[in-house]
Amino acid sequence: MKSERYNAREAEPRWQRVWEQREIFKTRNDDPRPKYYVLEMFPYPSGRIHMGHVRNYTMGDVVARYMRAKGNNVLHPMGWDAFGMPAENAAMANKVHPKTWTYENIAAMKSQLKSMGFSLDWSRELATCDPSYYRHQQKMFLDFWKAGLVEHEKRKVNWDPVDQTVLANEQVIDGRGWRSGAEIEQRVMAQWVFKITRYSQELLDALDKLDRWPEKVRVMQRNWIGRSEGLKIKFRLDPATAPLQEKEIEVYTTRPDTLFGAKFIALAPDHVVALAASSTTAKLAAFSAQSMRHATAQEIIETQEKLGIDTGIRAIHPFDPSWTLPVYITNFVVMEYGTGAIFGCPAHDQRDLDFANKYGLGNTPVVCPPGVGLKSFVITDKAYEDETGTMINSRFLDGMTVTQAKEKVASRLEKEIWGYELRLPLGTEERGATAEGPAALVTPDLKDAHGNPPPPPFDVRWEFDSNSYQWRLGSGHWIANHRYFDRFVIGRKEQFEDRKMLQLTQPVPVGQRQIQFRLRDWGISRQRYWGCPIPVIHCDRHDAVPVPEKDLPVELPEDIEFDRPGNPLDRHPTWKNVRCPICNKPARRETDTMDTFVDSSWYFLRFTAPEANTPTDPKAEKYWMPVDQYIGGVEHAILHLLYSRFFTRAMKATGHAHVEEPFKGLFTQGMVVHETYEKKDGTFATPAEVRVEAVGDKRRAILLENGEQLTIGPIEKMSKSKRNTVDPDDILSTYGADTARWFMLSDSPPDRDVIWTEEGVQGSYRFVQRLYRLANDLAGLAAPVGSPRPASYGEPALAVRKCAHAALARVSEDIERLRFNRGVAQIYELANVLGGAVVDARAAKAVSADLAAAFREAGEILMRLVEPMMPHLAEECWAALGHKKLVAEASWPALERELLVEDTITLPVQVNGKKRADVTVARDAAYPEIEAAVLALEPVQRALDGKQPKRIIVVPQRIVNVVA
RNA sequence: GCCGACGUGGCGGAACGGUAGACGCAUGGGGCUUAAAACCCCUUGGAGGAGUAAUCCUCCGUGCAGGUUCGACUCCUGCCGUCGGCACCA
Repeated sequence: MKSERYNAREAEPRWQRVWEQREIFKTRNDDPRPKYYVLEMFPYPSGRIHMGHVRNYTMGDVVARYMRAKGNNVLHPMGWDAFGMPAENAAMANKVHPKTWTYENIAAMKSQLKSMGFSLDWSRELATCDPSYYRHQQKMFLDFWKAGLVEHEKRKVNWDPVDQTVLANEQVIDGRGWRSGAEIEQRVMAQWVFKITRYSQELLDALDKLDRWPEKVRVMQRNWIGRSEGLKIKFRLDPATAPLQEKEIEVYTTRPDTLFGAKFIALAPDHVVALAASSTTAKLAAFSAQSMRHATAQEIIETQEKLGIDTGIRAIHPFDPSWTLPVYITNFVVMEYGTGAIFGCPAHDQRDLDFANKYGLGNTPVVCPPGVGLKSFVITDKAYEDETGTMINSRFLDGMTVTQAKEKVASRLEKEIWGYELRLPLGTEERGATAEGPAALVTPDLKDAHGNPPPPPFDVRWEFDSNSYQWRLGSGHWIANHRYFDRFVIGRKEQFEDRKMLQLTQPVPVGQRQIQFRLRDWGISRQRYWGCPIPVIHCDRHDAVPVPEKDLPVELPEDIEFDRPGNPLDRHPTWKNVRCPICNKPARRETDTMDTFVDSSWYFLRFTAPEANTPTDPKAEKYWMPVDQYIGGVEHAILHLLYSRFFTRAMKATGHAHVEEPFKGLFTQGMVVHETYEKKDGTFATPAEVRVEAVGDKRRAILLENGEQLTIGPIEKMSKSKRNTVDPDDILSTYGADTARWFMLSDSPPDRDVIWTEEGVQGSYRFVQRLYRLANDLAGLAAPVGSPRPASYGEPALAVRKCAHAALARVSEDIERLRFNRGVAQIYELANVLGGAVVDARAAKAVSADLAAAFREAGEILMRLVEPMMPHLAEECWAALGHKKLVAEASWPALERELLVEDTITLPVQVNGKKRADVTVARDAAYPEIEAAVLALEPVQRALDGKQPKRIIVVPQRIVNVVA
């Protein structure tokens, strides 16, 4: 019997070498077994792994090893999300080339990951910064472009002044850059965008089918896509008050039922009509300018003050030509949502009420909750939203429910025809992007002698100025472009010079039902060096031209300087000078690179065939996709996961994938948190510099170097600023990988935060040692490997087997449901029972053949259960039990379910719902038998206190309840 | 403001509507040891009670107030609190 301690530092690398030599984690694409694809979110190569990685990859590894043991062909790859800002920051700070820095980091982290013993197929390793990866991304960009899923447009963008780059809306958090934390400015720039909004509805609908995703993530995505159903309503403007050529304002509302409660029209500062009005009035211009500057600025959102200015324009109510509403330019309506204009109904919207109160615009309630008088009506009343409210003060809507009124207003306004929609004739688009072209409106004053609108077609002049990105109206006025660049002035053909013409096609109703999404298209242009080059050449004659496929990849130049902020690619002396692929005249290469979220939107597809010379290999992709279990942090619930869902759809549309949804199962794990240690001077000490000791029931933290007593602060996410990080390398060298893995899986449910404590780690380490001793003890008592099964088992042997199989059943289920903390508890129980059995057997001084066989079986089950979680220790113990083969290659034990069924069962007995006793009966005992046994129990008699039981409820296999 | 999750011992947490507190950590006590570490055993929700003792009994306990049920940590309604997400979204 061996009694030395398990030496993880020696054993772990030894087993890792064995696994590597035998290539047991290498996965083939032509394996006949069922496939299982488990993936953890790949890391950014920052230089060192952190505890979050350890937790994430441990969970994935448990699943991978379990699934392998269950007979699946498991794909469990690893790669590097290797483009991004930190490499450039390092380049600027340390004069290292981003490539050098990145690949050095990858090498360091790879060796760290290997020392954790993860069962990864390293032969499929990929790095997104490698041309062999990003060339395929460039190819797909071109394919998407061909398919109309990419556009180049001038856009109002979020500009990060520190990183000197554009950010997507998703990357702006509370008005600040997600990485730099700098306050974001609004700029207009040419941007490459992915048309994710094409899939708004589909991305939303498909969420319902993702039943193995956390509800939380689905809700977050639903909100982000932000679908709302409403009505677009056109308000005519009183010509006496409106600027020249502005005839109408279109608003978007989800509450058309409140139309008779309208008191004003509110415009975004950059709305066309607001701009037209501002162009003539200095006061308005000043207000608009100021509001626009603050469009997303922090202080406005925080102060919430609703400001506005009366334009003097009056809008005519769609149901009453004699009723006019004042038109305000405001700071609380944004151009980016709806039509950039709303009608304000103060009685039923808090914002509108604030605004109306401030400017004295009045207030008429139009929805009345049931049984409540008009006077006591408040806007927060729930009846306002649902069927229980009744319309009042609303003419023909009076008495209807809210729902009925919405429908009534929509159907009436839909029938009211006001003009004609105009469509661009095909082929006249300025940049050839869309087939439909923009729509426009005929002004209502174009009528014939009988008051009817004249028949189509009408011709209208329009003109696009690509420098200012504005539209010139036929009248000579300019309007700024925004999403509503479909407004044009209508005139007679002969009034215009020979210019492109618009054609009148369809009558336009006053009201139009509209489904509105909050989701924006995904701007991917970044003014950075360390990213995937966008494969485009700008030619003066041919505009943006795709780089011919034979010229892919467009590789990043390596001779690059980082002495100034901004885009180094743009400053490179030669790289951007190329010839136009069409006319061969000098042209400019696109110097923007792609958002790194593009890189991570398809790496899981590339893993299925990382050597393919097309982005994906159809056969491999079809075999492996979708990912069966994806595991990562909840911080990617929106960005990465939504982009990936879009990208996979776009890849399907362009023939690179056959699935729409990339991730069948998703699991979001919690963070690793640690308490903080604050010094007297307000700085923090890291856990490695601190000794924590228990004094009675209190704990106190001492700084090792000088004995200073520290304040134990709140438990927070491990971060550099709070210095509460624990380096995985330290844990590894002190305790070993298995201890770290085990601790990560114990205690906390995997979706919640886990508190890293020294005591907890030591507890895990003790268990590692205990298991090792137990295995050696069992090895001394158990029958040899492969010995025959005894004909029958005696009582102690049976008890051992029952316990082992019970643990097997529970741990299997817990791993499948990713409830690792429960699985851990089950393994503890099994180890405890086996430990007790070993002690008993020693005391008895003799081990019968059947017990020896049971020990063998239970020991093997125990180690097989431990292997996914602590693979090195399991191998060591497996070998100690006498095995020559690897436990990692052993299949999952077969469960003998009949062992879990008892002949007699012990039922708890309740009297009036309170537990009073236990009763042991035969498993299939009849009710009367059980009832008699229960009533005979002394504690039951006592609890009944002479009363007759009214009823006895027997729940089979569960419980007995006596009701008195 | 809107949406969502959560609330159980000293702590992390268990508990298909069926014995609340599995398992771990931490306490306290004991054993082994010259001693320490390691290891092993026992103890621990609260209050009260019976017994020489092993042990046993009673009551109260899952954020608060109700409800459904033979029976509620679990389901329903309304509050309170904590955390997370979104946010002038019309």
